[in-house]
Amino acid sequence: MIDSSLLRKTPEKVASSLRSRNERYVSSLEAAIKIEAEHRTLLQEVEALRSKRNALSQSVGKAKAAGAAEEAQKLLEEVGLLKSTMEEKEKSLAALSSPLKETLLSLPNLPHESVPLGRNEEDNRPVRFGLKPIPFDFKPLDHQTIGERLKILDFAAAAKLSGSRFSLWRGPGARLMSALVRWSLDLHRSAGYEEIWPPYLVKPEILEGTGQLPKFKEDLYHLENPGKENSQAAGDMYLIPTAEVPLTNLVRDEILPLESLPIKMTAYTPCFRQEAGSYGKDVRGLIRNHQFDKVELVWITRPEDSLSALESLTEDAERILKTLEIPYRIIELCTGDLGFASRKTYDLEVWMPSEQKYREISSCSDCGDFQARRMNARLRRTPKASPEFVHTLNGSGVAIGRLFAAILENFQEKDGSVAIPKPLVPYAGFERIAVSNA
RNA sequence: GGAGAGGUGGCCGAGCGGUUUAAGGCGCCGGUCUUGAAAACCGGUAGGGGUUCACGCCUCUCGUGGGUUCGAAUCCCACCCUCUCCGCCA
Repeated sequence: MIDSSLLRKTPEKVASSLRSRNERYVSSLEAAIKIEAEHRTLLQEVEALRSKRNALSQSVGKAKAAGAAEEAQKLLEEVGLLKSTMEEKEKSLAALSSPLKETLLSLPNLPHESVPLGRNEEDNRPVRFGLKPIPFDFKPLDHQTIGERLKILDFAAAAKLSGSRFSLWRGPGARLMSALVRWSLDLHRSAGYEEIWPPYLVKPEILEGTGQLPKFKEDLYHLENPGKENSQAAGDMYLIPTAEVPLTNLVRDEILPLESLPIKMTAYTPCFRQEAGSYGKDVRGLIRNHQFDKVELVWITRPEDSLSALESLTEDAERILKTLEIPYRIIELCTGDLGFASRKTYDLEVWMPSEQKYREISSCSDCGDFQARRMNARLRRTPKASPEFVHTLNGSGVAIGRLFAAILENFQEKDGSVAIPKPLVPYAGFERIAVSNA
């Protein structure tokens, strides 16, 4: 959520910042500014009335205690006159507060000033390259073909169980998956991350905290609580689309002492996404599934530290690819391609030999105080200081299914086998997947 | 899922319709005293929002949301959570 005082103080600045993402946000911004002003005026009127009512009511009590029945009666009549205007004003105030909240929640984060301007992904620019792609002396196959030939990937079985855009691993494939997860977590743990094993179903307000709700509901798997007929019952749950959601929300409603920061957390979770609006895109293989596996990195920092933390977090994600010796590059997203909650993002892209192009495998974002404001996550610098919002960051470290695909493609050999990268061998328990041992 | 008990400030705990816009204690912060510390004593100690150059003032928050009332921590309704026992279960 954007700081609503910015809407009042520097509306032009907010407008131009939002415009750098997309023109269409400007009208929501104008609506927000208008509603906020009306809301504030009304709030002042209501509070003045409440103040008067409270004072009179208190006098009623005092008069009664003093035995001045006549006086009390007079005060009662006086305060009674306030009632109808108050109810009316309070009603209008209440009618404004939910549209105000909705509008504020629907505005994306403001890009950081260092983010390059651009309209869409075509304007993203590489910031650095890791290992360069090594040319093959044969025509490299795609990961789906390799995996199915080795009988370690079984998309037909996944489709039988769950339909399209699901995956199933068998034998050494399944073992390699769990090895990737365990190895990644260990690597991050040695970089100072606390490992977390969180729930995969969360309450609606948790998704509002990180920014998936209310705007991106159609991308989430939603479980309505069937047992509760009463509409007041908040039994609905959502499957997490990323571990960013439970990890970041761990500091929800907390006031953290300064010395507890930065908090660095990592978790493996499956991720669930409806992928609404991506029909026809990446339909084959592991690239875009409804359920996929990911190791996530989350930082909670002091406001002044988040930009350098983003560099650090990105390096932590990068270490996965570097250590496995997989070709990759890092790009910085332009303003027009930034995610909703992010103010600055680096994407890690791995080289996919079969496509002769780079594919996103991690996205590392500094969300500034945007999520903290929604979650009410704060820090206190000194015992007497007032709380301030923390900054939150998240990044994949990395997407495990895509990493699996990248390993198959980059380490495939002419005979159809795949060599397991050295660091993974102790975790996987084998050095190579070939047709014979598959 | 069933039965019972309970949710009050950082923590413990009183309050059960009006000098309580939450007593008392602990903790924490500051001060007096002390060579220093402890003890004792004095004072201060929540968050959000509005307003103000500022001091401050106003308002909301006693699990959450509604309701009754001039006035609700206190009464009514619904829900959530925690604990104990039973059932089921990895």
